Amino acid sequence: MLQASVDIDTGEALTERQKAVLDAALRLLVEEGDQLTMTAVARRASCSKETLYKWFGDRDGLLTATVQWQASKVRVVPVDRKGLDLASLTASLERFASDWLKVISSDTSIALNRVAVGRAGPIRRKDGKDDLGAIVLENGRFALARRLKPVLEAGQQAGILEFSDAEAAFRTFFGLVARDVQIRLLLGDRLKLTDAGIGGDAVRATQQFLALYGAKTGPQGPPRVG
Amino acid sequence: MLQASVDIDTGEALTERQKAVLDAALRLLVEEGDQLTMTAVARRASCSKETLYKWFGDRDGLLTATVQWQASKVRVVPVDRKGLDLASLTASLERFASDWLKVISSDTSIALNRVAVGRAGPIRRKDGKDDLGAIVLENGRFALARRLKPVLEAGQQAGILEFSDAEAAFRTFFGLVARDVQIRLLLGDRLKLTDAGIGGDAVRATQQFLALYGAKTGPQGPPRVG
DNA sequence: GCCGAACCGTAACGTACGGTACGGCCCCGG
DNA sequence: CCGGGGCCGTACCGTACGTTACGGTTCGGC
Repeated sequence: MLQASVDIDTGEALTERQKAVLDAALRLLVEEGDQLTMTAVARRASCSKETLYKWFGDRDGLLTATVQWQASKVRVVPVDRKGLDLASLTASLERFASDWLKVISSDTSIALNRVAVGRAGPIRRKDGKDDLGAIVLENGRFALARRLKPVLEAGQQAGILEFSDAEAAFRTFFGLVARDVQIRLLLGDRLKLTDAGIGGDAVRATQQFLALYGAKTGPQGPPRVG
Repeated sequence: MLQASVDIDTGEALTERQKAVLDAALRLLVEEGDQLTMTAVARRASCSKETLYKWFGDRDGLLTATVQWQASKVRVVPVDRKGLDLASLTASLERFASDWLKVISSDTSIALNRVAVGRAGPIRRKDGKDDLGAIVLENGRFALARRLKPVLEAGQQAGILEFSDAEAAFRTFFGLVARDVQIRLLLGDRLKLTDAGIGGDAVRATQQFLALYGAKTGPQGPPRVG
C-alpha cells in the first residue's frame, strides 16, 4: 500500500484539520493510555476511520504522528551568553530545572512516555524505522541536553563552572533535578508536585550542581547546600 | 468464579512446578515484552492453559504472580552499623550504587518495568487492587530506600554525614547514581553499561554524594570530585 | 489393580479491534 | 446544473487472543 505523506516528514505539513485530529488523539492518549482504539479516535475527532487510514497509514503511523505533533509544539527559548555571571547562570539553571520538572510531571508527558516505553520492546518495529522511544528521547532528554550544554560551556568559559566533560556534567544535573520523579510517575505513583515544590527542587538541584561543578577559584566560594 | 490462591498472598506458597512456570513466563516476558500470550506461556512451560487459569485466575493474575515471583528472588544483604568510618561508608555507598546500576540495566528489570509502566494507565484495574506498578516500585525504588536509609543514618550518627532529611538525601543519591540511565533504557536507547563503567559511575556518584552531604567538621575535608 | 485428582494437549468459542468497503453529503470547478 | 473528489458514518471482514471445555494420561492412595 502507498505510504502516507506524514509518515516521513517531521510533521510540518499538516492541515488544520489534521492537527485537530492529532490533538484529539493526544487527549485520548492522556485519558485512556495505550489502549486507545482507532474507532475511539475517529469518534472523538469526528472523522471517519477511512480518513485516519488515508492520512496516517495505520495505527502505528497515527501514534507516531501524534507523538511528533506534540514534540513539535514545544519550542526552545535560547539563552544569551553575554554578561554571564553567577547570578544569571544560577537563574538559568533554576529555570531549566523548573521547566524540566514541569514537563516530566505533566499528564501529556507521562502518557507519551508510557506508550513509548510500552512499545519499546525487544522485537518491535518490523521495518525497524519509526520507533516512538527514539522520538520521545530525542525531543525530551536529548533536546534538554542540546539546550543546556551551551549554557554550561558558557559558564565554564566565564570561569564559573569547572568540568572536563560537558556530557557528564549535564547528566549529573539531570540526575539532581529529576531524581526518582519520572520513574515513580510512570509507574503510577501518586506523586504530587506543587509549583512551590518544583521551585524548591529547582533551587536545591541548582545549588547542589554548583557545589559540585562551581569553580573553586571564582570570585566567591561555592554556595552552601541546604 | 473462584479466586486462585496465589492472587492474594505474597507468592510464598508456590510449588516447584509453579515456580518453574513463572520462570518460563519471566523468560518469555524478557524476550517478547508485554505481548506474551497465554498460549506461548503454556507452550514454553509445557503446561496446559487450563492449569494456568486454575493457578493464576487470568492473564492479570499470571502477570502479577510473575512480577512478585521475580521480586521475591532479590534478597537483602544487611549492612553492619558497627565500626563505621569514612572508608567503610564509602565502600557501602559504592556497593549500593553498583548494585542498583546493575539491576536497572538488567534485561529482567527493563522488561518488568516496561510491562508495569505500560499497564499503569489512568483507568486500569477495575477492581483497583493489584497494580503492577506499585509492586515494581515497592520492590525497586522503595526497597532500595529501606536498605540505604539505615546506612545514611548510621553515617550521620557517626558524624560522617550531615543532613536534615534522610529521604531527601536518599533521593539525591538515587539521582546521582541513576541519572538518565533508566529512562533511556526503558525508551529503547542502546546504552551499553560495562562492568568497568558501572564501577566508575558508582565511585563518581559516591564521591559527589559525599561532597554534598559529607560532614564538614569531620576528620578530613570533603573529597574532591573527579 | 482400581479410583479419583491433577494435569497435559488441543480444539472450540466469544470478543475486541485493526483494517476495508460502501453509501451519502458537501463543496468546488466547469 | 452537473460531475467528481474529499470526507463522514457505519457496516463489515479477518484475525489474534483470552477463556473455556473435553478427552487422554500420569500418579498417589487403598
